[in-house]
Amino acid sequence: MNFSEIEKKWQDIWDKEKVFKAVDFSDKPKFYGLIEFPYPSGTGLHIGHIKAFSSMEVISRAKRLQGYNVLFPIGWDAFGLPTENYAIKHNIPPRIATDENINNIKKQLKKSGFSFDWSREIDTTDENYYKWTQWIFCKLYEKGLAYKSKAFVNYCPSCDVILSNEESQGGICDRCSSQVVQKEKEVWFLKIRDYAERLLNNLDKLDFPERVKEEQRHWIGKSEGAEVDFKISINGKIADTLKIYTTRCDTLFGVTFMVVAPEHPMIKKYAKDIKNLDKIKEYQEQAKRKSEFDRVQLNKDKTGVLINGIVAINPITNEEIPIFIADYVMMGYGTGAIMAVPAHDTRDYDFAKKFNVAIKPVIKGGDVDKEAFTDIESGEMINSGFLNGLSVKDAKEKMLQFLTENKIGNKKINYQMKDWAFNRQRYWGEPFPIIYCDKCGTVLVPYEDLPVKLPEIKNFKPSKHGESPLAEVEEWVNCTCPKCGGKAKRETDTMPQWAGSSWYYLRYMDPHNDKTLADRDKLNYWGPVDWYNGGMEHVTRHLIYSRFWNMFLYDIGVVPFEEPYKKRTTQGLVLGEDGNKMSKSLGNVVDFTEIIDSYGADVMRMYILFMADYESAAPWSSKNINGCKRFVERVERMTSLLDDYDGVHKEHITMLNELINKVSFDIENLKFNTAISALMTFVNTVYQDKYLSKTEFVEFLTLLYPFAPHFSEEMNEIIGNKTYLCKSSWPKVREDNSKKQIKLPIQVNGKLKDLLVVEENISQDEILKLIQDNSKLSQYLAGGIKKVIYVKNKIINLIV
RNA sequence: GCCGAAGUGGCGGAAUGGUAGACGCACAAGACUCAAAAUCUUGCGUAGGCAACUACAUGAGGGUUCGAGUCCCUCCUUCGGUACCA
Repeated sequence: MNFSEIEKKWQDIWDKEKVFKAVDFSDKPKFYGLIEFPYPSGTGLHIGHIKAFSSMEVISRAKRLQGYNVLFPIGWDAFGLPTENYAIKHNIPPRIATDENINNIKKQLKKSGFSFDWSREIDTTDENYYKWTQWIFCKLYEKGLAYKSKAFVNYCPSCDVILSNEESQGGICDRCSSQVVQKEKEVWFLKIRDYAERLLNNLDKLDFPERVKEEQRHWIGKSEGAEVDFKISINGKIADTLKIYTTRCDTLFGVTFMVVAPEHPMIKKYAKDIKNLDKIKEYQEQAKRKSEFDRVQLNKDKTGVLINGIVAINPITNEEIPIFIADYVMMGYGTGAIMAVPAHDTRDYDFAKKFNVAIKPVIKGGDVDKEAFTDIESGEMINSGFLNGLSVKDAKEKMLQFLTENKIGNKKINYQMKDWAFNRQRYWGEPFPIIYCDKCGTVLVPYEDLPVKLPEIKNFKPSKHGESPLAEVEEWVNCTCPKCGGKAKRETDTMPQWAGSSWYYLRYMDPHNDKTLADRDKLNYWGPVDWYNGGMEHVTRHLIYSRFWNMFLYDIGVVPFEEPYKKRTTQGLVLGEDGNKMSKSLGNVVDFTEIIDSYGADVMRMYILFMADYESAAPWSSKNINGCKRFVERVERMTSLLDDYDGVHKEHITMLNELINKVSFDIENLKFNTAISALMTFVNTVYQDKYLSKTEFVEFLTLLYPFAPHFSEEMNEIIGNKTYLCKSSWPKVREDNSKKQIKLPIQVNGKLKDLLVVEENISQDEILKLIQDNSKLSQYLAGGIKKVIYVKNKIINLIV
């Protein structure tokens, strides 16, 4: 069989018959399966994409035969740095590069035989698409969820671009791996923090794997504690209050010093009262130069400077305590100031040891000469006035009550999740629908003027100082204010990579609408996404961002469901043949187009799913793929075993039923590897039996169809069927009256002794009689039976 | 450090607490062939035995159970994620 020929043939037939077209408002039950749409990068897709898309591909193919109206769409996440970097490298305008890359990838996907509904293809860089991305931004701005603020941002000197926290994890630029530094800049933020609690709480309702939920919970990082006001005193006079955040208000009696972040505003405010200002300023400069990465790396060695001239007063004990400035306290979390309890916090302990500050234990149990005692489960309060004798838990409660009653502090919940830094100083992104007018200030572009089109320009390379190249396009930047008609300028930054992908699953439900981002009735029919499969790497960024946007659109009445994705699964990586992550530098990258050329798309798809459990990482093997190739060829030769029997051979009913159940269940549970192995077992058995009816063969082919669709269709045609498999229906199990023989394991004292072939559902007495009559087994009964454990059709265990 | 996942033949990997190693790869033998490839058949955890069989085996050590790869406890290793988060 010529694979490339028949694969092309069936792809054309499916195309012509429009079998993958999702029908709006059909009476059939709907199924919306989603995969993460790819970046149209210059190198095309890699084998990991094929695996990532194959789960929903198989499920969609099966669901269609099972009577569902399936929406399985595809599109392009085309804005952003990868595309732009490619364009710069090859000196092609990003628009043209994007179109070329999309065409290339489209070919790859079609050649692989994916059953996407191409009529719903979307492109985030299409102005009819980003019009609505801008529209959503306008809504966010109107509701006060988008704001511009001066902030320290992660800046990559090499890319000359400001990065989000997620793109600069570990202080390393996501794109070019160079060191990120801190830079102050006016940037756009989205108030995702306002949604933290809902994003967290809704997780309980969602069908996501536990590890995905855990990662999201961790990322949101909720912590419950208290804010406490400490007075600060200058020259013996109370000057101000210094607010701190703590989760350990039970240890207030143990506070022996305070620490503020280097960027803390109190330094500027009381500069004239600080006697060692030079030293402090020097330290601040030092801290600014350090990237966040350095600050983390140097965690073993605490640095800091005592602030001379200002002291704090412990609100509980009224003791005067010193204040330090140190970079182990971050301005971005809590209030940027902490109360330090060296006896019960390892960081404070290290600092106190180095700077010779008093360490005062307030919980019984540890030895503070050696280390901080941080166990909060055991131990009771000491040296703590009215808390003495209480457990940590009770002390926390009582202190919180005391703080509230005396107006010294209050309960406070903090989140580690920061507001979303929502812009880039790059060309290839959605322009902001924002205009700056000297008279009117920041003005939204009116809705009827959307989209704000990205101008075609020659110099799209990033300009210096982290500005967008758009800033140099005067005829675009200069505009009139929509409010007063006066001269005004456009925002020249563009939206980040994650903008377009935060709502694309909505557009698929109504991709060509020019009145609204998607018709509400259609959203109601198709939404939410029933099953979303993607990579672990998108669990904390894309997945949370899009949950946030969906929640917002739900709140303003645009979308009829609060959560976008009912169910989420993830695929494991395809590793290189050497067991390492595929990378160009290791030279272990598998080119799947070569695989298609030598094995065909069907064998490639099947092997990717057969090689391991779908959700775990597994190495590619150029040897093992032959197993799938041989399997397909074995199926092809099965035609010689076909007989003229009409229907299903009685003695094949059980086998076929088991196969139908197994394959159906396994597909639904992402157990593709065992589904394929069951299909192989079936074939092996038929080769033993040496006969098979046509009905049986067609049902087998139908079960094989989701994995090897072209081949199955071809075989079905070869044996004379006129109906295409893509239009047929999933096999159903038949009533099975045969008396089944099973092999029952016989254990004596928990050790397997023999297997007896017995009829299904045999009683315990009958089986004991069989053992009695069995010359080999009866010897074990000589000493009498103490106990019998019989699990019907599973096992019998005799205790003698 | 913390959170999560995992550790099973020569290899990729199967096993709702109930026959450990399904299925596949590799390997070996036989059939077919002048021969090779392909294909078909058979074998294939380790040790002992001609064999029937026996013993031992799922990272290590304990425990629960009639029965543990699976559940519990204590470790070790690997891989992901995350972190001076107060």
